[in-house]
Amino acid sequence: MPAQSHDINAIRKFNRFYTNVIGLVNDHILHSPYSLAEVRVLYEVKHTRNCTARQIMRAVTIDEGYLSRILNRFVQRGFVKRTKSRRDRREYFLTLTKSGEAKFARLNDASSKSVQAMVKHLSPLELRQLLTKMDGIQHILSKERS
Amino acid sequence: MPAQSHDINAIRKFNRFYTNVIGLVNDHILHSPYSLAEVRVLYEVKHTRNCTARQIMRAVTIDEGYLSRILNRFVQRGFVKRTKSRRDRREYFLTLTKSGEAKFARLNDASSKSVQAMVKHLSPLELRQLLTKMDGIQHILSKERS
DNA sequence: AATAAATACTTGACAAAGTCAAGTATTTAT
DNA sequence: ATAAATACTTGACTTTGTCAAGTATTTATT
Repeated sequence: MPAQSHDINAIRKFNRFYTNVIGLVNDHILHSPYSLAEVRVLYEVKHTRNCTARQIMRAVTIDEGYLSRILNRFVQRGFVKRTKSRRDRREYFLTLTKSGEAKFARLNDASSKSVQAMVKHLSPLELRQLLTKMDGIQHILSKERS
Repeated sequence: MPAQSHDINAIRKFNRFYTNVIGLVNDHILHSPYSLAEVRVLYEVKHTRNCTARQIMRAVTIDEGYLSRILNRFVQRGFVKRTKSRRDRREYFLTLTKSGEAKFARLNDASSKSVQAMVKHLSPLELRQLLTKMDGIQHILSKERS
């Protein structure tokens, strides 16, 4: 169903708008000692069961070698622990150490604060509407492959 | 009005989701010989009246020196023309040359195609709903400073 | 079982992207 | 007239990201 160019333009306008929103929200990370990629990796390690480098690559689009080095740094700094898989000894399971958890928690709080700031002026109704619309967009765009 | 943490989490989830959407849509640019920053600069030169480097910096968050070099490259490749302002001889007005316009048009078409692909499977109703929700989000988040 | 192909990850060499601070020219404020 | 601010440039640098080759191990093929 080919959308009219004016619809496409509206979507592109939203994309530009939301790119800026995300930029503002991510600003605290840019001013932190970690890159966006690093934070996303930490997030995946935290939230993925039996996390391996492969799994992270599936979730985040990132170069294999680059990821390897990011993980090395995290291991060196003591945030992430690698344990060789028994089933397949090419791969490692990745977990957060205690201090990795703490580091993640701090980054996470900062991110939440940042999002909090973005909606703090909204009325309860507006907030509810915002959430509904976000949910709707995810719903519509998720069944992309039909 | 402090939002509940579960609302904040829902927004963050949407942010992650839409970061990926934007990533997919921008993929063609990543595989083009231009960087995202360069394309945004070209966009600003195209759409800003009496465009100067300063104006671009206002629209796009970008380092002054980096921008200067991007503009230099565009001038060298003949996409952008600098004309010294009479009113203030420190600044230059930036315009697209004929070939800059052509280059921009091609990048622009590719971006549209990319967005087109993202919604091509949607029914007319879904598309209409998507646009309404996008518009609503912009509306809600735009009156941020109240 | 032996060989080939595929997979998970690492490493070296490099290129691109982005940052920082100092410098030039010009304009505006004191 | 002098100082401060503004617009832009440049050099030196760091970070970020990419590419391709390499190692170890597992899976598929004959």
